[in-house]
Amino acid sequence: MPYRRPPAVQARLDARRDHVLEAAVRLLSREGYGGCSVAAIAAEAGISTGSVYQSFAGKSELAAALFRTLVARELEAVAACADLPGTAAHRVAAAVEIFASRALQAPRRAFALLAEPADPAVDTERLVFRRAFRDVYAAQIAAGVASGELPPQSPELTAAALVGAIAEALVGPLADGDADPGEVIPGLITFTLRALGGHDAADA
Amino acid sequence: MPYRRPPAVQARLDARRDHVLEAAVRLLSREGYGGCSVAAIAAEAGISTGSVYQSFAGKSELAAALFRTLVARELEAVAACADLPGTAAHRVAAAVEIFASRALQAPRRAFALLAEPADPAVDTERLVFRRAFRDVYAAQIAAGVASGELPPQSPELTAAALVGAIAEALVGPLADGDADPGEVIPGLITFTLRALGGHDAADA
DNA sequence: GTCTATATTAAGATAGAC
DNA sequence: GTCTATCTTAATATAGAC
Repeated sequence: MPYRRPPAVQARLDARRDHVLEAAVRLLSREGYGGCSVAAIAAEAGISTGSVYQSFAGKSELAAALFRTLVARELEAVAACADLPGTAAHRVAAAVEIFASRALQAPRRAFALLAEPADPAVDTERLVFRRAFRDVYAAQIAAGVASGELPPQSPELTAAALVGAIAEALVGPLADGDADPGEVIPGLITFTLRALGGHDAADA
Repeated sequence: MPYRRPPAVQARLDARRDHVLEAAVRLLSREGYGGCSVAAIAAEAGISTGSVYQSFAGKSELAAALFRTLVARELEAVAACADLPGTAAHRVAAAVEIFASRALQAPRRAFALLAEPADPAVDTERLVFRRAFRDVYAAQIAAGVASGELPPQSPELTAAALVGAIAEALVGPLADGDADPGEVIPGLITFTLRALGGHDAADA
């Protein structure tokens, strides 16, 4: 039987880890990954650099955990659209709108997560999560194809293409900072509906 | 008047630089960016590590130059589709096909350039070149919109979305290595034509 | 358990011999 | 002009004091 820490001890460890992660989130939101050295995160958390290593094996693990923490929330928000009423196309469009509007509300952070040059460990997480987003979209698309609402297509391919399209369409406005985001979301939704091949694209 | 090296000297420097870059291309095609340490590139080129610094300011510059060298060719191939006859949608579809087929012919290298975790300097070049691809597509789309062939839309947004879609749709098959690429290109072209909003998507 | 101050270390970069 | 061997350095990671 494996050793387990007493619950109170484990809770302390978790709390400290969360504390560090929250500091990292603040730093990422302000300065992107460029500002997320171990020393800077420790300072933001109000602890010493050495203490960071009580919770994380190293800088790469911290950067990856930070990414997973934030992007898992986005994935959850997008996945929740699976339960909405309406057609598959509308559910996908709703997911796109949710994703894009959340990104535009925290542009610096969204750019950091989507595209900022960063530790290769972050790139690796990007690949993992993009695949997870793809799977969420693919399930909806597969349902639409099965019901005859959408034309025959590979759900995985269309879903992957959509994930890339959404990300890249946001990168420009997010990076520029000043681009009027008002037109981005409607444009993205129209793009999405057309790409799915439903016949209601013009209605969006 | 600025100093200029004698032509013969400059030619030698250029030749050595090209020699190093060609070695890096071979290494990248075999092992991706993971295999492209300065020492490994020097060994592949048959020179010492020190000599690499006669041609490149450092590892990041070399990695970035390697990226630019290879991706500039792809950009050129895609841009050449602007001169094809036919509708804007068909020109865009041709560009997508060219890009995807070239990637699938050198999958390891294409994955390295598109998505492999790498030096942040490479990520920076990715952002630059994705914008350049976007501009090439945007010009075609703008022409299609102006002629009435395509419905009103932001050419930059659609073009950026397409660039992301193409890249992400290829990442999966390229990373898996074994996925049947036979269905990828037709699927991508259908996706593209639908997303543009022309009325000939089903004809592709 | 947390801090300070130090050590590591793995590439990358360079200097000097040939 | 090129190589070998050395050195730097910028963090990261750790050890030991409190």
